[in-house]
Amino acid sequence: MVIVSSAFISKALSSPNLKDLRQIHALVITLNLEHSDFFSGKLIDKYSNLKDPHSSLSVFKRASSPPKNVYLWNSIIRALSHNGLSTKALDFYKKLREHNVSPDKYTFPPVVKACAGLLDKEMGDWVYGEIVELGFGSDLYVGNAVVDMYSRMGLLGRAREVFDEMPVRDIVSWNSLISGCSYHGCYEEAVGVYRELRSSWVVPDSFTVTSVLSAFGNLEGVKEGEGVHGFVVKLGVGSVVVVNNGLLSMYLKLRRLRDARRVFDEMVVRDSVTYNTMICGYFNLEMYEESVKMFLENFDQFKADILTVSSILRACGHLRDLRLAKYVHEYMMRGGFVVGTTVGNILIDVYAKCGDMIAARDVFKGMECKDTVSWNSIINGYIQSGDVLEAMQLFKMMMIMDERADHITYLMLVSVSTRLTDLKLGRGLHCNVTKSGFCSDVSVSNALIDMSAKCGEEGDSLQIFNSMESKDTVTWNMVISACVRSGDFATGLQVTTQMRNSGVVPDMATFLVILPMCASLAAKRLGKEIHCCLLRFGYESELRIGNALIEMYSKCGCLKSSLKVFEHMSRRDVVTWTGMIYAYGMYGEGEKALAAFADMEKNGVVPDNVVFIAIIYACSHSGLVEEGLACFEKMKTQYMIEPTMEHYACVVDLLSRSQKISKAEEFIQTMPIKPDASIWASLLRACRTSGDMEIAERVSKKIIELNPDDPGYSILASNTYAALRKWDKVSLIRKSLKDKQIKKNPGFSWIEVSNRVHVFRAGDVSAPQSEAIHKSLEILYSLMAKEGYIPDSREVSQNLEEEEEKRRLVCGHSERLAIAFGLLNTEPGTPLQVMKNLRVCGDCHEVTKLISRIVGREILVRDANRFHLFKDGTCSCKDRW
DNA sequence: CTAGGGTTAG
Repeated sequence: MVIVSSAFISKALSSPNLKDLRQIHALVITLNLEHSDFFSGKLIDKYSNLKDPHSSLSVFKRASSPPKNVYLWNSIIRALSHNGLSTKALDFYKKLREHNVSPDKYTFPPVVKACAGLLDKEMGDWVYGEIVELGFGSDLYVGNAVVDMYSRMGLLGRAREVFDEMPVRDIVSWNSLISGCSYHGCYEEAVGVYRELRSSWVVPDSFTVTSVLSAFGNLEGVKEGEGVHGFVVKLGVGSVVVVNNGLLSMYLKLRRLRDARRVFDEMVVRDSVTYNTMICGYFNLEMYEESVKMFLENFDQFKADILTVSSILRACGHLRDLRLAKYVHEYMMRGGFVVGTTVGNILIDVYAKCGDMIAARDVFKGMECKDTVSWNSIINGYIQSGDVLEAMQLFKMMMIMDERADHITYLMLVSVSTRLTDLKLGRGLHCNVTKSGFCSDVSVSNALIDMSAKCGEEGDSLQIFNSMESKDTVTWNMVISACVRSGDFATGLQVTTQMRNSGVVPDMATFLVILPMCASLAAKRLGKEIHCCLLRFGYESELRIGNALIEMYSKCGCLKSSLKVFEHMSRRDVVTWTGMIYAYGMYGEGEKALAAFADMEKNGVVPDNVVFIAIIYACSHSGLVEEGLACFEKMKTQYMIEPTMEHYACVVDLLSRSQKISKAEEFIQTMPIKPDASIWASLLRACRTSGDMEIAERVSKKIIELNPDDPGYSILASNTYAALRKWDKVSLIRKSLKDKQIKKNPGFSWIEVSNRVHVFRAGDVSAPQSEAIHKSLEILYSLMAKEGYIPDSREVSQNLEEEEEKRRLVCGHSERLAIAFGLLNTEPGTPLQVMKNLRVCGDCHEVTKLISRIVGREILVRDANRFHLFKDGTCSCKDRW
């Protein structure tokens, strides 16, 4: 009876489904066969194959206990390991050892696999030690399992060692090694092992091919991938789905769309990986329409999973296709798709991108497990849709709910405070960042540097910069830009030098920060060096770099270099032309500026409001009144550009400079917007030059009434009253400036002599070679006096008792010191180039003209407004400045 | 009686 039943059960066990298996199991129990190691072992195996490891476990527990038969132990360990219960499998291995059962060579592969599944390196090493100790180290199957384990753990060297020590290897050994390399991104190594394999006696199989294809997909230069495609056919694995999926993936990664499409079309059997590979592949190539099309044409052919859905939804985000997003969302819900955290986060982002914040909020509310990304996505959604208040509200909620903010949260919020120039908010965030330890994140610190700078707190920027342990290119760019923004060029230069010495690789932004700094400083030498640097880094053909170079060279006094850069540019936009036109303007080359403007129009470049400022400015500095006015008209009527305050100021300047004072005044009266201090100041300067003190006084009164923020305008008015000797008014203005705690921008000049910049302040006696400078100036004054020069003290603003004292102050204007220093320290005849942060005063202008004749030198002076080239007693500005 | 390896994704 028992013998008949055993035979029957043995046969019945050959191919059962789960229902049949349970019946057989019941039969085994009723026949009292459950203590038979043979039947128990069979049942454990069968349950395991049907992915029911818990039933396997209960069979094991009811079997003879403690089991002595290693076969039973092997079965249960295998059942657990194969079904992903790695920890349990390892526990059973330990129990086996405790019961003093001797493992055999069949015990180890599942145990090793369990270690691999847990990526537990220590346990892996321990098990491998046991294997070697018990003498199973040379077994092929055990060895393969170990190679695979180390491969999966990314310990590729260790895997290779074990591989090399194996006395026998087969294709599985090779495949384990190759797939390990591929999986861990060591594509060259994967291909290397593949080549070794090809030159051995072992024949590759479909597993080999699939593993190595994924490596070829990531190696653009290597053409062997194509060979593999042919080889696939030769091996006879051309119809294996997984192999074709590998080919598809490779071709898509290499952007070989036609090949991918051909493989796809010729596939007889496809699986969901096939469709996902196509959908994700198109998505990664930013071919969102194709990705979506692939899904819509085949969504009934396979079961969409998280990969499908995340690609398609993100494609909807890029395409701003709200309808499709909602459709896919619905399709997911209908199909019983569980919206987990990741997919929920994608949905929030997609709805936000498509502008449906209500839908985004609904998804957010409905999510059971929110993570930081969920909060970031919804906050970012509100920021992008312009609802900063709601975004901040959510951030507060996040803090209250003790939800962890990450570096991206802070990055987003800091950029909001930057955009709003909200220093209070920014500083609050800075505190949070410091408290939560994110100040070690470079990008967050960079954002804080930028925020402080744009809120006008250069000091904060520098402090953050100095406290940073690691800095990247953006950090340096930001801090230099902070210095430039606040006018602290000295620190800007220092940081630039540090950056160049630090070995950080500059990017385009670096040059776009440093070049304007060189322009402001007229640091010709540094500018040229930077030009060389950017050639070395290959940025010379960039449009914005070209534009910056034009500006840098023109402001450094090298108009010719500007022109050279301009001529070499392959593409030119409005900014390029504006740069050239402005450059010509600064040098008093109004005709050339007009020609450039016409050229620009001929080249089909549409002018914007800025280029009109440049051209009117150019006309203004060359006395081309009619032409300038014509440009102004053209802007309004032909190009329909509404003039701004700056345009009106330019026109007033244009008229005033040419002494058409009444016309200028008339023009101001017809302005459709209320003229500000800059407009009146232009007129006032003209009155001062022409000596029209009646209008000057009237205009000064207007300026004072406007109470301008810029102290320069008030000082101009004050100087007018000083010239009229109305000292009460002067002291009144001075007092109001003092009350507002505004200090006059101190004037200074600088000159570059033998590669060093020397700075001079008005009346500065501590300057280098001060005595020699004063002595040589005295000599020059006496020579000038012989030519009939009388110092003009109108520019002096203080009510000083002694006329002599006034003269001393005039003599002390910083540009004269710089010029004298230049004369003393260069060979006779060398041209001088002096920079000044304010405008040159009338008396200094006169003096410089005379000096240029007396010493026979060209003196180029760049003031806040333009260039003056002094030569043989005349100036290129033709006294219009 | 029993064992080992592959493709999509960030």
